[in-house]
Amino acid sequence: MPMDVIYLDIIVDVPAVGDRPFTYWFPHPLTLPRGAKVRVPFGGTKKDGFVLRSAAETPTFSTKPVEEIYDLSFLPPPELLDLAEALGRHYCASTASAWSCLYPPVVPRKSVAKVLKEGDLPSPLDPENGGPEAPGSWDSDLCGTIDNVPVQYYWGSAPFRWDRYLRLAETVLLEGRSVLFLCPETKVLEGALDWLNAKFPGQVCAVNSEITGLVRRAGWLSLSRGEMRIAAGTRSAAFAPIRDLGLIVLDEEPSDSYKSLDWPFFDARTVALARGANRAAVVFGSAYPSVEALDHIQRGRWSCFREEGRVGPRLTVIDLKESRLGRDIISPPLHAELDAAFASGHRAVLFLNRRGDSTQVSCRDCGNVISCPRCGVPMTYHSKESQTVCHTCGFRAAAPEVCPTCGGHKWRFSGFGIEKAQAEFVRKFPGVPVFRLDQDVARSFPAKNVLSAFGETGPSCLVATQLVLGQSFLPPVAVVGVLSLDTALSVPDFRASERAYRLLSGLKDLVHPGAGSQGAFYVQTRNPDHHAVKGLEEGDHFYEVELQERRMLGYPPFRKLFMVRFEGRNLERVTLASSEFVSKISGDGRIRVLGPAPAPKPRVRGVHRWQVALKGEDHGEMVAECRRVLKEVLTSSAVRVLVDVDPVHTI
DNA sequence: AGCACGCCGACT
DNA sequence: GTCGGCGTGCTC
Repeated sequence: MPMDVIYLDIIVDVPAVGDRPFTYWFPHPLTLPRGAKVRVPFGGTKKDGFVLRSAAETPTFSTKPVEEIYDLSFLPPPELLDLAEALGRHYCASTASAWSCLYPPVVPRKSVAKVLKEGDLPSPLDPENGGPEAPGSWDSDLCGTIDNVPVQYYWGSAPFRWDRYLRLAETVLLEGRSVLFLCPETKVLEGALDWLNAKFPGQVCAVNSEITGLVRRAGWLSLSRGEMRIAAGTRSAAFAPIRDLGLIVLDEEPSDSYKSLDWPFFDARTVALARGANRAAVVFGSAYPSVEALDHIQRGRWSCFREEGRVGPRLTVIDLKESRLGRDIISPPLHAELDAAFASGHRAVLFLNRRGDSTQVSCRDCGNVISCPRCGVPMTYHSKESQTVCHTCGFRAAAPEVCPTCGGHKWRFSGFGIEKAQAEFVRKFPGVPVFRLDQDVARSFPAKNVLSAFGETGPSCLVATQLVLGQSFLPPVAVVGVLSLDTALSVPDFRASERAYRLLSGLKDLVHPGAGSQGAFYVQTRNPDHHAVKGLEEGDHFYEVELQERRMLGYPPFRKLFMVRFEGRNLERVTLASSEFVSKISGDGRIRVLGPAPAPKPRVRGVHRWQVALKGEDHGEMVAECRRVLKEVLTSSAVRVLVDVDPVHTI
């Protein structure tokens, strides 16, 4: 150990240790700033860590050295460190995992020796030079803060929204402040960059996980110095270190992509609101707001600017329960509509939200359903390759000839997927060209190519899954038919209805027959009275019914929802931990407990998953209660716990 | 999370 | 007698 040594308290991103700091020595009279990302030896391996502070006193135990330092030009400004710390508490996560969200994915690092030799260690941070924004102030109850952020909501089509966004941005830029645009996915971001670059050429910095290395570094630095004033990116850009942030625009507000898929499950909408509490205006927008957003609007907390609706296509709902109509995949009325459309030279889209041929393959003798050996979920049959495919984990296997349980060899193919729908179309409309767009096709041909082929063909049909939404090259279409809505409605998730409504509305908006014709939208379903269907005609009817149901069942926005997942290889330990957790949650009846129950995917690659849902009124109380009980329950590292606060992906 | 340490079953 | 299973506990 060298003579000149200081000690640093460092937090590591290791689930089991939480926020407990570890002390390391650092060979220099200068110090590393709070939030600096380092690499340290930790229990036989090396781990990433973050400097919390310099140690209060010389440790009495033996210490190890800080080994490497990540490029300090990516050091987040103090107010972002504060923000992430508050978000970490809000999400029941460690500060280290929260701070790791502030750094871009690939940051170069150097050994401490090399950094010292090159002398590019900054002097201790001058408070004057502390960072871009004013120091943050986020109290421990982040909910209290973000619920009071005055959001402006733009409810309408993309051209309507972007017209307003760009005008707002212009005003903010004139005040010498910066603007952040957030989009749910890279594909949508590309469209947004087109709008932005047309209006502000050369002034827009794209922050995207695909942009790495020197380009990323240059953009990052120019945003934090205030040289670049406009940033646009996806979820991870919510933490971009922008100087003098004056406006955050988050487009397509209801998109699930804003919620992080993994620990600590941050939601870019929450991050945007929290940053907005610190002087930046927050603007959300979409064509069909989320139920939560609508609640804010109705209560007058958010102001709403709504576009005049255009006249939509003629709507026909086909009740598949009427056996007269339900036997075929394409019902007689839809068949007639398609005939008429093709005869008058138009195109059609048939939508089905399911890949493959049949949902299930089962033995006619013993009823054994072919299920995934890894996940236990029924597998889907794909006729082209004669394979069964697990749509949960992607496992593929040749379709069995002989039943592994009883030796039978007769199979029942039940349910139908998009390939079967395509086959029926070909049978019913010989001579009408048909194209298919789903993940299986998109693997070999870009969606753009499929759509341009569709557009270059005269009267023709596109059989498509969800992939057809948000495509910018879809040619004019006179008829859109939803072959079945029922899988969308039977998903075991409290947001299933909302997603179905948004899906239907998006599909309805695909109908653009061109001059003179109104176009037609068909929905085939066994649930014709469902509010996701009725809402298509009666406007706000969907939100009314949905809010009423959410209130009765105690779901957001009326109650906070936490999903606590217990994972481990030993099933007994997993179930034991989860039931122990349930028995110890108290909250004096203010916290309702559901479960424990097997998670929707009860077993993934040998790891068993059980879950407990918590519904409560006070976010802070729920976090505290989770923390307290988990500390008591988690005695062994054989069970891992993930707390998903405000869950979005429950499947 | 990793990794080491420690205590019970079938094998060169 | 050992090799190796995984349950338990610790990491500055």
